Amino acid sequence: MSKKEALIDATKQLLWEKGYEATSPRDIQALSATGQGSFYHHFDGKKDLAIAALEEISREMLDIMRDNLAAKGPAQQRLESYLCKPRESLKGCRVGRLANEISMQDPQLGQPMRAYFEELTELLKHAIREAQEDGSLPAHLDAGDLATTLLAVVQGGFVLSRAQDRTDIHQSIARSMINLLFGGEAR
Amino acid sequence: MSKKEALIDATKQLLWEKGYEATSPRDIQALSATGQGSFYHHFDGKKDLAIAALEEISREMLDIMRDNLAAKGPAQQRLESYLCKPRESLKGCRVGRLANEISMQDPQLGQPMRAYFEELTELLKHAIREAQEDGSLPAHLDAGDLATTLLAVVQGGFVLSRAQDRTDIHQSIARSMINLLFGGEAR
DNA sequence: GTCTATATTATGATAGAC
DNA sequence: GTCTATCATAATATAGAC
Repeated sequence: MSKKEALIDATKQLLWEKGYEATSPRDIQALSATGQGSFYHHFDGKKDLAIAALEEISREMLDIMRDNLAAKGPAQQRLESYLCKPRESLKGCRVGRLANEISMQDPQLGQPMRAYFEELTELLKHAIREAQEDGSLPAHLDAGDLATTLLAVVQGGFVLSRAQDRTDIHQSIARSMINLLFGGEAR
Repeated sequence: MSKKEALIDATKQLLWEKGYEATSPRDIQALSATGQGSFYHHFDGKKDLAIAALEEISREMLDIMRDNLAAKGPAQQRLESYLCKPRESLKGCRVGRLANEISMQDPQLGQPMRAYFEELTELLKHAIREAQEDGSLPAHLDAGDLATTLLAVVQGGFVLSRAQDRTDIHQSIARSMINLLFGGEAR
């Protein structure tokens, strides 16, 4: 692995663990066994490297999500599996975790994050429409609103997991949402 | 206003605007027109001051939430008003915004945050139970799970608002959840 | 209680050798 | 491309005068 890749990998890891502000160039160099030279040879600085790392993170996550949400099989099942997907709740979402530090502050850094959530919204919206077409979801629900809501409920799950130091939050949420969407008893 | 109060007020503001990591003692001193002396006379350091500020923030927010969620009137209306409450979406939740920086890293700092979300969950749970008793919500829904879900959807709304730089997220979510909970057409 | 001056360490980046 | 040495600035905290 080249030093450049090592730098990006270390940054991906540290952005997840500590966030953007709390990650210093020195942290990254230490974790990647790299000197100052490599850092500033390959990247303009911390922000530039963070952008490269965030773009890779976003791509990796979207690949996983596409595999699930745009797969074959019943749309209801894909949506349920999105809600029930195993998550490292206490570590936070690799992308959403950075929303408060990054997005507004710097448009360049924010771009990969906006792109990630936009595409994920579209994936969810399509699955929701399919579920509405095959009758597993009521047709009167607005697919865009619901896609945003599913995204939000998972992102909020990460926030609450960390805020309360609990590992059962995403499970509660998944149960609740599946119940509301696909009916529990009286539906 | 005493210098001590001025320091806490400035910290409350900066924690909201910039978060914990990005707020320095000097920022706080500048905003509160205060010298080093007052800062370290009244508080042990940045963390100590942040705890005091976060406790006040939590208290203020809970007072507002109690006024709404434990008020008189139909439970359904109170729950809908929780979802539709005007929010400064782009600024983030004053408490939840700090979940990724603070909670796990330091148990002392995390305590006011845990307390906030625990009490808010209880308030929501009670309102949900009332709604189930008066028949406006189905009885088979788990009140605890649903309370967590309502909290999550709002917290996630803040995350998405900032991540995508959009102001319409909370509205989408509120429409969607009210539809799911209290029925749109075919219920 | 409040101020200014100072100390210490970390941050983010540059310079120049190899 | 990679390394070590160095730098300017900011973060966090202390000391001591008033």
